[in-house]
Amino acid sequence: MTQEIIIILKKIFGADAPIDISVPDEELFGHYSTNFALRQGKIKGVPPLELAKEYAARISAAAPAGFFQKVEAAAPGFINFWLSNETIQREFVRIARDKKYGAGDAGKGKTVIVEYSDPNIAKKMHVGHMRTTIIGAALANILELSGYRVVRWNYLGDWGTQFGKLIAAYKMWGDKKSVEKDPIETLQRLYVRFHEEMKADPALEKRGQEEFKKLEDGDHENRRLWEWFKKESLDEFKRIYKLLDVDFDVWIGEAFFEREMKDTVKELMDKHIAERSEGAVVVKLDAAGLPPALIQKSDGASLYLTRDIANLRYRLKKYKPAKILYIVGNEQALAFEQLFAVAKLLGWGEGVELKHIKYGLVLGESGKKLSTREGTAQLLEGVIAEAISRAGDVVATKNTDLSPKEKDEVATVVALGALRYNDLKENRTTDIVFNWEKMLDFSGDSAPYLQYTYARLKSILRKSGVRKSDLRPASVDVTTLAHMTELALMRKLFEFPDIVARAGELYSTSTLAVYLYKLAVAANKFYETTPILKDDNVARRAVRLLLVATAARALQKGLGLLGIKTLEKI
RNA sequence: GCCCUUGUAGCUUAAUGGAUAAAGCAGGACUCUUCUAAGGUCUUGAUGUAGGUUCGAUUCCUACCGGGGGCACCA
Repeated sequence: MTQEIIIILKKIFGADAPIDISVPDEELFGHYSTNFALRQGKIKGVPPLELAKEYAARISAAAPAGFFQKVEAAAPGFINFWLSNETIQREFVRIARDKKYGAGDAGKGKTVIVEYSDPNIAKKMHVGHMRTTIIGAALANILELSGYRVVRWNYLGDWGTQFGKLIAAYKMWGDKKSVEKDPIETLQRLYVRFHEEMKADPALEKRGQEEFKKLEDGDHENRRLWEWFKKESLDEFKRIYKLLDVDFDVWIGEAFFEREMKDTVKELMDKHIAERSEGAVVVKLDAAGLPPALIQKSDGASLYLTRDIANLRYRLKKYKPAKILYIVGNEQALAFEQLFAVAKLLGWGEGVELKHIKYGLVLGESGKKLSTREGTAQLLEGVIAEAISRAGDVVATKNTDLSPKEKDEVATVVALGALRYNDLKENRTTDIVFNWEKMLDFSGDSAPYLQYTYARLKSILRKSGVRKSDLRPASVDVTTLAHMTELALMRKLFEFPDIVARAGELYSTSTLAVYLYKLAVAANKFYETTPILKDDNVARRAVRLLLVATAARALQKGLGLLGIKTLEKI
């Protein structure tokens, strides 16, 4: 709808006129509004309010007959638009019919690689991993609906010194049986023990580095252990991803680029981008205002950044992406600045948008960073289990009509939805302090509220006995559109495609989540104020049923983008 | 010290440089013979400090104060 208004205005003020349309919170300021006159007034040196009045009159005269109900100028120089009932009806019919409702074409013909989740092999996933996984999955969905070809990439932490330490620890204290019994738990315990003992015996650190160097040099024993640890870990991760309903197109981790390490370093040396320093190889980034980036250790072993450089080359060549998004915590901001600076020195990926989508950390209840080593991190599996258990308690008191099996399903869907929404509705960059009460709040601005709204709408449709195919837009009759809440809900539905587009542009899940909440509020107000099944005006009842169906569809689609499921009954 | 990030109501958070700063929770008062009360209605209450840019600043810039994270052989 904003596009239609922009087209009308450009016809009047010229194709190049810089016109933005916003949707005011209050209907007092119009259904739509523009600050065009405010800006033009400044350029032309004319009082903006006078200009706004003149423009409003011109728009009223030139707009298609009956499109606007009224166009008004308002201080200090806004032009506010109210749509006519006919226009609202026409647009509502269009949306109700639109099979691609919500879709955009911003990414048409473009590929975007979204890297997210990135767990470390042999370590339990904790609540910190939930942010990257959930945010990444949602952004990938949003960009896909915006027309992009999306490559979902899980860049596993399956290489590096940590594996040297793990192998060293296993050789000293490990045994096959306990690893097979509970792989990650056992491996992680070995890793933690290694760090504990390292405090007393600093020589252990060197031992770990040596084992990694051996691994990197192709030692058979170490290679075998590494492959085994990786397989066991992946099996466990996939179980959690299934629970979270998250999937990936590419599972290539750091180890994949292991063979390219030497060539990568050589290329950087040959091009005089990298140099030797204290026995190691570094890239000096003074020109970019960054500290030097280490790409090879003095023992010749590679580093995280080296693998990321090789990975970038691989991605650019194989996918020719328009963008690569790295959904990684804010704590790694420097590493990405360095990676992008090195890419620039190499002249790679010109015109490709490389973006670190940073997010705030999940802090412990103490307000400090979580640590696997220190054992302060809440494990992801435990959090999910607890959430489902608490949701189960609530379901038992709320809805007694459900069968035990349905109750379990509701508890799972509600719990996972609450965890997701709690994260996605907020600004990405803010740190989150882990808090059970907040995370599992099932009332107010929460996923269960949205899911509940959806279930109520679907319940009406079920009870109406009307089949989906009977909900024909042709039955809409403008003269019946009397109720404020009804019109407000229709206009709210108009925003959905614009919101999806903006969420994609800003990489902002909260833009979408906040919209969905407002949509649900509008739907609930409509529900409370407007009888539908009891309405004996047949035409009006048909319109309202179609509105219920369309609102439900928008909620389901929007929540689906965020990875939140809906149920017919809750 | 430098870099990233953050500071809005008692608490947790919204707000492409716009109009009267928007919600949830908690507190108080109502509301189930209309379709699911996980709902709806009413109500108390806020932009860290000091400057600057602007017709207009929660938003941009500078300084300061406070929180979190990072800064060469970890990822």
